[in-house]
Amino acid sequence: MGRVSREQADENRARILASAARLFRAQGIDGVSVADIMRDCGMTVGGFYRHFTSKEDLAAQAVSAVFAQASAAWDKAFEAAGKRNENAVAALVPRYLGNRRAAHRCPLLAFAPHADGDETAAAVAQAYAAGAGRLYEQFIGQAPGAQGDDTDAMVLFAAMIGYRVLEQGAGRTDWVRALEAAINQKSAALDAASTDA
Amino acid sequence: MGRVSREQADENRARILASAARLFRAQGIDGVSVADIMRDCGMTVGGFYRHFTSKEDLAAQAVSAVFAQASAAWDKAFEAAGKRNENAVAALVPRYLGNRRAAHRCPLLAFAPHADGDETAAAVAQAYAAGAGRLYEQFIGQAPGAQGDDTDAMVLFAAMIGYRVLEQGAGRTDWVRALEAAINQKSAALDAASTDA
DNA sequence: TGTACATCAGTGAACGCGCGTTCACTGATGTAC
DNA sequence: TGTACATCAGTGAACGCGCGTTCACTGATGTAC
Repeated sequence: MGRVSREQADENRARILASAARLFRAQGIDGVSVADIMRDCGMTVGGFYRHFTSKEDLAAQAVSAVFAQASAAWDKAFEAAGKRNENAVAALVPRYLGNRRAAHRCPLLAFAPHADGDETAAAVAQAYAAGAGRLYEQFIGQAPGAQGDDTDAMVLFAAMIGYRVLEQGAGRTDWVRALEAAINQKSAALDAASTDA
Repeated sequence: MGRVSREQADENRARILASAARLFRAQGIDGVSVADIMRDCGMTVGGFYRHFTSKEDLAAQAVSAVFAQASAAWDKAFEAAGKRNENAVAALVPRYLGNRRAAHRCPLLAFAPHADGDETAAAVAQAYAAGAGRLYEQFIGQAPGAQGDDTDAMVLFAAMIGYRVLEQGAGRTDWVRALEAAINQKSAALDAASTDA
């Protein structure tokens, strides 16, 4: 193959990161091997370590990238809701609950197992904490907040995530569907409360 | 070593299952090897397959066992709350949110990653779905249910689980603590609503 | 601008490791007479 | 009840596999003069 231009190398690095972000998001960090990622880029494993010091190094960067994507998507959804004079939170919740494509899996779910403390994945854990905090602030920042009380929105935020865990593990059975409806109903009620004020 | 009495063999099988349930709960199914479990029982790997056809077989039974433990613990907590004239749900929620011991990790969290559909772990997925449904019914069965509306309790159920995912991934930072307080507050409000009726 | 040489991105095979699983073996248990 | 033999729970080593990582090698790129 021979050496490749610096420009090309930088582009290849970006492609590896993009492939990793996509595959990790859909299948989890432990569900994708370094060889899988390189194959996805049309390359072979050997070159990987010219760009990243380890799989964990790549994982930490990929986690940050996916959180950034999710944050951007939320901002876009909030903005669109604003233009339609809808409450931002009430618009996001049903969208979030109904999103079942693995490629768009929420990073809060996809990376939670790997960010669990006892392993040595300190960089991944840090990226997770930062990304999760960012999403939380975005969400609460859009809450109607009648007299500074965001309790309803906070509970909804946690409920959204819990719902997806249950749906992922138990499938879309009757009670899971009922749960989805209940959370959607609460988010709509939040909207009503804010327009009352 | 030589052969062991049928009684002893049955007891050994139970010990393997108990060790697996304990270790899987704390560290996840993928975080514990068959050798780990057998070592935990003071035995060697070879004998494992006299009792279980595969690790997945054991995992499915262990998942059921842990869900059964959790269900029993919830029932006990509900009963105790009843004796103190407390609302059952309002009593359980703070306990659930505050429980940070890995050995008592909620099976809804511990096994959700492994129950994810696309793998071949059909038996584990089935055990998860059954156990999760049971916990849900128990929880909602204790809801105050003003005029048959369990929406608040349903949202709280999902929020509890979402909270633990976030705490596990992001650690107990400021906003995570605030989230815990918000969910506890809502569960107390549920109590108040029920005593009003 | 042209030439000689060092650099280093990517290749493809190999290494070491831990895993789930298998297997020949042992000898106490259970059974048939 | 006692004896002969088949059964099979548990041992400990081995197997095959996929993984993360390393390494000698190639040859186009970048650099020094």
